[in-house]
Amino acid sequence: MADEKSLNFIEEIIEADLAAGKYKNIATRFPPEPNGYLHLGHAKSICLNFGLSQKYGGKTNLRFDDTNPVTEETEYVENIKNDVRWLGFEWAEELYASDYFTQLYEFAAKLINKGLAYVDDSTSDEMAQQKGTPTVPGKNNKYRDRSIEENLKLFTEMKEGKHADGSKVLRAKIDMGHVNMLMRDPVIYRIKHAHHHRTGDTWCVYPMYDFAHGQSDSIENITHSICTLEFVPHRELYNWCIEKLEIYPSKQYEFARLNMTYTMMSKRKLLQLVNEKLVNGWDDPRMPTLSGIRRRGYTPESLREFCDKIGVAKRDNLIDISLLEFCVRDQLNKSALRRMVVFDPLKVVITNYEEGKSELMPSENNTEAENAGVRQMPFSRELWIERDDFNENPPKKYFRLAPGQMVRLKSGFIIKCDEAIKDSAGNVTELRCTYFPESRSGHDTSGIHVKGVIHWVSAQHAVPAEIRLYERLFVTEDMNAIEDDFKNHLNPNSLQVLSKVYAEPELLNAKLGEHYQFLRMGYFVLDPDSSKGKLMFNRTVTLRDSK
RNA sequence: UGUCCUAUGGUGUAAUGGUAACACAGCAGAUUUUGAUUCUGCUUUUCUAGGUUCGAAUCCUAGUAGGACAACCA
Repeated sequence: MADEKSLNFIEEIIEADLAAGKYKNIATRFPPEPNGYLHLGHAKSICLNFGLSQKYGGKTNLRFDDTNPVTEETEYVENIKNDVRWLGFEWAEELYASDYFTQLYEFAAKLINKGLAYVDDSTSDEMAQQKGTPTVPGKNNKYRDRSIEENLKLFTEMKEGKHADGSKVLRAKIDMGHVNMLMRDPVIYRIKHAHHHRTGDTWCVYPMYDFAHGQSDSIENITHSICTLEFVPHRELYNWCIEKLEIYPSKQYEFARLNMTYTMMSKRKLLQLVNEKLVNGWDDPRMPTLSGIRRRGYTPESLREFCDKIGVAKRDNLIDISLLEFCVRDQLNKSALRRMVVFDPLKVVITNYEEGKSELMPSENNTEAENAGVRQMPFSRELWIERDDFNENPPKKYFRLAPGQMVRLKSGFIIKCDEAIKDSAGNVTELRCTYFPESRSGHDTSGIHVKGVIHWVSAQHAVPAEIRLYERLFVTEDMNAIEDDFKNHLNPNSLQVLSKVYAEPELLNAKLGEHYQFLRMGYFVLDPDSSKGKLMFNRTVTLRDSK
């Protein structure tokens, strides 16, 4: 029963809280801003927040942090919900910071009434000027001394649309000399005459993050509000607001966000890739977005396993992308259906096999999974094999086909290469081989032992398909460390399209969402753009290659 | 020349004052009708200097290094 796995620092806090009787149940939230698509970094946060409430009993809300109407859209909301569900989690309540706009407005008025907020007419430049620097304290300005009555009047006018964007803001009155820059009278409300994706034109003043997030947590009685390290300095302000507003004391905890080698996780830059058409949309299989990675063929199980393996801590990290690949291979190895597809075809003619004859060879769908069964592969005199599986001048440890050398056709027969036919340019165009009838797979009485086993497809039964081979989007290991334009680091070979490969006919029945291992080539999924007449497969990940 | 956070193999994460471990990666070898999988073995670790202690990765002090903070973004 005892879980031997050690706890991460947040679990330790929760267990201590629970042991102290501080809470009966915990409540967390996943708070995306609907201004982009979810990526792997969000997956870490989702698994953490939802995982915690599952483990300790409690709930997790999905709350959209939609306080900035100019960047946020409903399209993003729908995709975010879809991604969270795909990852395997269901939220207790679907909520929006905008649900609380009225309450937040009243909170602001309460602060004014307590003499803890004021309307400032300064321009943003002036405010920046007055704010000082991390080593130089800021200065009070004349607006700071406005009376409560005047502040109330002006704030009401702001709400009523009597003032232009940028002409006034509401600021918390804290301490312009505070060591924490965020405590130097932070802006808590600004004027934006903008259409909001949910509240429409009801509001023209919108709360800032620091005056919405903690309050939303509090309204929802969130016990553990978990965010990333860059919010550490915000915690002081988070607590200040809760204290002065005298509302439910949610607590904020910070963990280090996920960074991965050869991957860029910035939403802003991902948006740029999409807008500048450097990728084919948010769900391009090269993107680290959940929708991209899903289209690539990654499974939610493997992502959850990955998030579990990377752990949760407070130090900056750079996770090797090979760990992600390991997780998906590990899962797909157990579940993916095996199929044979020849990418770079070379014709093989079996000279001692009867012309016009064909027979069905059973082949296992997956030896790693019980009851996966077999499918039938037609075998005939003319086959396609991988051009790479023949070598005219084989090196020492080459186990495949070479003049005079034998190889096993997986689930078929052992063949021997008698002759390589070449065109006038000297390119090998065809192999003449003989087969050993008594070497039939599963009934081999030939006594011949070969080390090499290759995949193949019967030429007359082969089905054409398109294959998309993906590699990492960037060539630079640590994309956070670069100083120049990130576009200089794009991998020019991140997508390679093989427009005509030969697939075994069983693949005519390929279904969306079903995962395949193309023997010796990697894991693949059908692309949603596929049609009956045109099969298209995306490579999820290669097989491990120790050749 | 401020405040805060962090520091354990190549990369991550454990060890909660008592033998530094696990995973990935890498390197060997065995098995294999996928050069996959599986199995076995190996390489490589506590930032530095003091202090507390019988005993320190762990506690204290100082230093060093990395990161965060000066948006009407979140």
